[in-house]
Amino acid sequence: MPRASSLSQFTWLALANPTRRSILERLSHGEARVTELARPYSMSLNAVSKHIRVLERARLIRRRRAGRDHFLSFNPDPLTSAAAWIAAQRFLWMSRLDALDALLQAEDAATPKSNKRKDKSR
Amino acid sequence: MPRASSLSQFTWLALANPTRRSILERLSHGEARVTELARPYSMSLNAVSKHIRVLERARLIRRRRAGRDHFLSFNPDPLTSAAAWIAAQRFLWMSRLDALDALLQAEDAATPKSNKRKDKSR
DNA sequence: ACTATATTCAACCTTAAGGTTGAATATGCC
DNA sequence: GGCATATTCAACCTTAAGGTTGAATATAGT
Repeated sequence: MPRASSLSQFTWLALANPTRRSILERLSHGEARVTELARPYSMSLNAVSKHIRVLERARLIRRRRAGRDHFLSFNPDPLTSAAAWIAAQRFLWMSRLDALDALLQAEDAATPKSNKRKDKSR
Repeated sequence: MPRASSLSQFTWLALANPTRRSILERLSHGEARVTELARPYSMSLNAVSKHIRVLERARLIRRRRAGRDHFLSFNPDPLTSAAAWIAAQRFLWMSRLDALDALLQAEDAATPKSNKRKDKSR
């Protein structure tokens, strides 16, 4: 039973929710307090506080306490592995297509002359 | 109430599950039938069938019917917008850091002269 | 000390996610 | 036709996700 990219599990989970992605978008412009973050949404402050905890667990945001205010800031590091995963899958798919292409080209090259040598140019 | 990247909603949801990511990894090497896909996992065939439907809804995989066999193939297109979102957030964060850096540098340049004029360059 | 503000904690509710099992459907093979 | 194989459909169960409300905690301001 294979397990995929186990460490960044929390990252994908955190990114699955539109509100949380929206929060990250906000924070990518600079840090903000919890109340500030919550203001644009129609949900309760507590709900946003929960979203923040999920993002924190995924280490996508960091918290700096200054008195009663908690300042949240964006940490893009975990996004790196997510982006890498995506890039890898796209690469694998493309290279598989290229291999197929090369195979077909080789067969095309082999048939016209009825000359059955292998294609050495690639 | 802002809504983030609403169209690719299904993409993020589909990617949130490790089994589904694992299925995508398998399919990035080439197409496979449902039973083949399900074999490595300890869960039931039906469970995998459900995961496949989720991936299909996100248009991350395509289905080609050949008799009783259904061949699934990877479609990397939706990954593009996900990757773009990640890239955008990282870019915004970096450029914000750069702006901050420039600001500090400007202040450094202003102070040594003990010249207390207001910073008009912002 | 008192009151207002910022944030979390705890208990609860509703719904959807992920899984199971058993039956239905469609195709392939003899 | 009859039987095996490939896949989905439908009904159900369990748990976690996302939300609410009300109280607790901590700090700020006067």
